[in-house]
Amino acid sequence: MKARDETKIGQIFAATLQLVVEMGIAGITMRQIAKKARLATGTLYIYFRDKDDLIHQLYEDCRNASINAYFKGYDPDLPFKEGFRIIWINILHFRIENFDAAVFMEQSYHSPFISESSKEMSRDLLRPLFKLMERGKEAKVVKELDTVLLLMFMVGSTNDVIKYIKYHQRKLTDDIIQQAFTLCWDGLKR
Amino acid sequence: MKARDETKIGQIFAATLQLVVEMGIAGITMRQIAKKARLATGTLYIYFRDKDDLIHQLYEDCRNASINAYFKGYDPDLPFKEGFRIIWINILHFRIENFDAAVFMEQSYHSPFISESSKEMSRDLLRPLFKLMERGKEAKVVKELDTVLLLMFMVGSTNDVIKYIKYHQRKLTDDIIQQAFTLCWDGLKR
DNA sequence: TCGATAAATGAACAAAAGTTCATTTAGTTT
DNA sequence: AAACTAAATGAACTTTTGTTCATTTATCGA
Repeated sequence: MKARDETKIGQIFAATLQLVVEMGIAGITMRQIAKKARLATGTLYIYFRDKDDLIHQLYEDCRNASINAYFKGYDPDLPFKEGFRIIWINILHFRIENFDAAVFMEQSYHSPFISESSKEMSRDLLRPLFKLMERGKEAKVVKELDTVLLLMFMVGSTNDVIKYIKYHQRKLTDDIIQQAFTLCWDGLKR
Repeated sequence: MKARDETKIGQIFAATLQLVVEMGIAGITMRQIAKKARLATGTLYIYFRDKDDLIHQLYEDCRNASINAYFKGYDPDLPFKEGFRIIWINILHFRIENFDAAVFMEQSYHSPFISESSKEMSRDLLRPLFKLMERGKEAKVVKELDTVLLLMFMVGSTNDVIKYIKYHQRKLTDDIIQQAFTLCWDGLKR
């Protein structure tokens, strides 16, 4: 018998993400996804129960991929600032290289597709970052403010760079990374 | 003859914004908008050519309202930091009090509704902020980096506070405003 | 090589959403 | 107060989109 082609899921995901960046989550249809993935519309229903299921699985996929990427190369034994820099740059790189996924996840947050529980899970996955920031506070190198506020500021500052690069046609040079990191760091540090 | 009730446009806009926050721009239908605004669906077509027109006009309305609010009480003769603080807090307040509008504008950016030219116009409306930041650089109080990057960082830092407040059920106290402003200011200052 | 089985297809069907329009309602004018 | 006109209505119509299914195609095991 014929085996299922598991690479197709990747094709479908990639096509969907591209469409979301082009049209927003409002504009995507099953037909368009199929067309962009070079498949028949019916084929989508072999791999996904329905549109809802497709979007959901894509969301989970994006979330997991990003969390994995964030902590790559991080060693809790490094001095705080070094560890912090590694993670900050990981986040930045991942979200620029997976810009489509980043836009999709942002759009998903306010959408009928993603449930409250999925959002809850996303928050849970910020927990390792939470610990990192607490460490910075204990070591007296980071301001004594609410950890969540500090985290929002940290993650948000990568957002700003991404918008800067993508919407103003700038190149992501080491210089810019360094500059943007300094903006964030000087804000957080005591 | 019967006069057009111009307050209805406000009703329709408010209903649409509420729906966007609840369902995302993906989930809104003309029927739902009408229902939430306590109107018949047909009435929407008296005030707007079609759905596209409705979304467009709402976008313009939100954009204009925000730009107006940003510079309220700003006086170019004030010392830079004072002027900067006024505008930063204006942005923050406006976007929290008009959270629906802020979500809508963010979602609109990647959507089939908003054209390239509308986005271009939005960028133009950042121009006054651009001048402000250049002033800060000339006065040697702000870091010598690309003005657009600095602006993204400034506006983005209000974003972070908004997410903090709205998604983590915090109250917007003067304390938090002060803390968040310091995060941003310490990042930017030389 | 052949038969079996599931993937793949896309036209057809069903459901949902956008839009229209004949009719009713409510101000305005004379 | 009556005539007039445009707003308001919501059921009906049209278009778009999600989903199914009979048919074809490709792969695997015997």
